[in-house]
Amino acid sequence: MSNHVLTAVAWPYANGPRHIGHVAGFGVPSDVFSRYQRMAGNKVLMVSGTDEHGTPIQVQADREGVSARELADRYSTVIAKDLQKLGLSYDLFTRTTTKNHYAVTQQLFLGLLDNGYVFPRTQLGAISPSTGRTLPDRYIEGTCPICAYPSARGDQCENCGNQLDPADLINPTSRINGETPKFVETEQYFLDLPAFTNTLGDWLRSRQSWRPNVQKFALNLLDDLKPRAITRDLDWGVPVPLDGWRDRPDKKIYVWFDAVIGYLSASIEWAARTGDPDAWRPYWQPAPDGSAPEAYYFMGKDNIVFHAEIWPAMLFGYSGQGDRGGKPGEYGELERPHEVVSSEFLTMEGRKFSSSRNVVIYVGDMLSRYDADALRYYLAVAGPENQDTDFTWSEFLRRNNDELVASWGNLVNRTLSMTAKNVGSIPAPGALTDADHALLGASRAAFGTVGESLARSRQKAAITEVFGLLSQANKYLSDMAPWKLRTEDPQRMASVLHVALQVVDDAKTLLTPFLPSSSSKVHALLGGIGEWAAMPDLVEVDEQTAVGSPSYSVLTGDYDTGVRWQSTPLEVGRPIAPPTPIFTKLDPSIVDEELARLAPE
RNA sequence: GGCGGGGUAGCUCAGUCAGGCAGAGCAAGCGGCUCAUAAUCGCUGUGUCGCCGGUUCAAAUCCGGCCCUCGCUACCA
Repeated sequence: MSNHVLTAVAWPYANGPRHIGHVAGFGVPSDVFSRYQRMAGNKVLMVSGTDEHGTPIQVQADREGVSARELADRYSTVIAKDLQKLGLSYDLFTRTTTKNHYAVTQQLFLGLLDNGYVFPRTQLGAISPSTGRTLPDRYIEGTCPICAYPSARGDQCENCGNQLDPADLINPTSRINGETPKFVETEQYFLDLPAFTNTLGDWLRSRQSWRPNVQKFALNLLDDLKPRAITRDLDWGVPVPLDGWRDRPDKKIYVWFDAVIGYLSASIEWAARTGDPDAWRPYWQPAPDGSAPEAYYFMGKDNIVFHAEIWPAMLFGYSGQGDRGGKPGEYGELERPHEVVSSEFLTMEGRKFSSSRNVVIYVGDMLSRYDADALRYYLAVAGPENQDTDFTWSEFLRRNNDELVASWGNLVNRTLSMTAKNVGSIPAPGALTDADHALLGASRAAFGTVGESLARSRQKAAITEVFGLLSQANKYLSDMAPWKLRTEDPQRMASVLHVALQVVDDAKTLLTPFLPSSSSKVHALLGGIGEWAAMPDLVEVDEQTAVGSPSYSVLTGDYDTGVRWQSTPLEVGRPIAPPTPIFTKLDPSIVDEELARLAPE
């Protein structure tokens, strides 16, 4: 049985390079999940892209003296290359600045408008007098009217913790350029979230398998839903598709609204590129037989509100299923998230990541010095799956040297070295002992238990279990001591090596979702033919879908190499050459070197 | 203020949903092995399970209260 699984990965914001905290939240977990689902025989569509609109990109572009477009072009490429190096198997990693994305965003806007879930309203907003652009609350600073703290932010005073209205600040100034913001009446469109309180409540309460913190958080928000603006006074964004608004340089769709629509627009773009424009539908709509696709959304915890609350509300509204009813828009009814998999946060040597304070390690920098699988292993085994966790270089060193290299790399190396030296090919086993059966049985059983953990997004438990199997295999080799059998009982040595090689091969399969590159290396060392774990390609696509840009780069690939989540019996007689190490052992001096790159405390 | 996460061995953390002799890895010590990137295997644990109280034959786990800590608090992407 083959199900359709949509892996919807949070869209990295293109105002700079991404750090390892970002990929710990959305990147590695979504890729581990997708690779496992493909191996389990499901049809997977994994989509994302760079999120490129909004004030922060405009502000950063102004600071660098370039256009928003140029800034977005630059960082979109940087981010895509980083994610490629990390081996994330996106079926399509695109951008929000494509003609297709604009069209899909506008279609969602109009569908919600037709069903009565979007309406105009005049509000008091802060505007930069010199540019006429919206000045978001957090870019406004002034004296707190409650506690007189002089550097209160427009949305909240960090001294007394009270939530503020920027219009109440004493002596408000723009943090961008120091000017005094102007508070003006301005008309915006709003999403009528309160009209979804009932629909969302019924839906959220019926979710069975969500992580409890996500479900609880989303349910708590229901008590106080307010209409939320979906347009802004800004010239950088998706045009509002209404007469009188379409061409206005000072009104655009608000970035959060278009960003979440990216999951749908990227699916549609992917389908168009496959040559079957309707290929996205099985991932978003029930099949004729009624079986529904499952959509899994991966993100950091700061994004729960958008994925568990607002995006589902938009999908309900577009499908005509809020308090006001309505009918589905031209795309038809769209499926809501099946699972919202939210990660906690990674900290850096005990501190919050901060690009401006140089408490950061960028993905690109990390991967220029260390293997992708070393980082993937660390994030899988010690990442913020259930709680905030701290990245330290000494822990990275230890995990790499004592676990990845010592347990797994060494098991591969010792087994293959002995085989190459003493046999030269995969030996035929003789009669198997209880110990042989016990290890082979544990290895086969792992496909069930590890697979179950992966299906439930319990990735730390999954990889820990595989390493438990590796430990059993190392113990088996010590107990059997095949090196002693070489002269006294060569047939028994052959059996032991055969069993060990089979377990190495199984472990390679079990580790493929986590460590695709090194599993491919092990596959080759064992004499395997063909591609094992496919990697993403960065390809230039032509301009017909891009806005204002001759061409752009996307990540894509064909990942179904036919590899399945199961133990495959080794082919006796296949030649085995002396192995080369699959991982690099790191020198302890890297800890001090890396710490020296960080800002001092 | 509101909401949520966390507080378990020297360190990093499982275990808490479905109560049943407190666990893993690392570090430290001793021993074995020498195939392997000095890798590996075995043995060694006197832990107020944050604090106080309650329920129970039995509480790290359930209930009430408190302390510490981190995060979120939605016109931030």
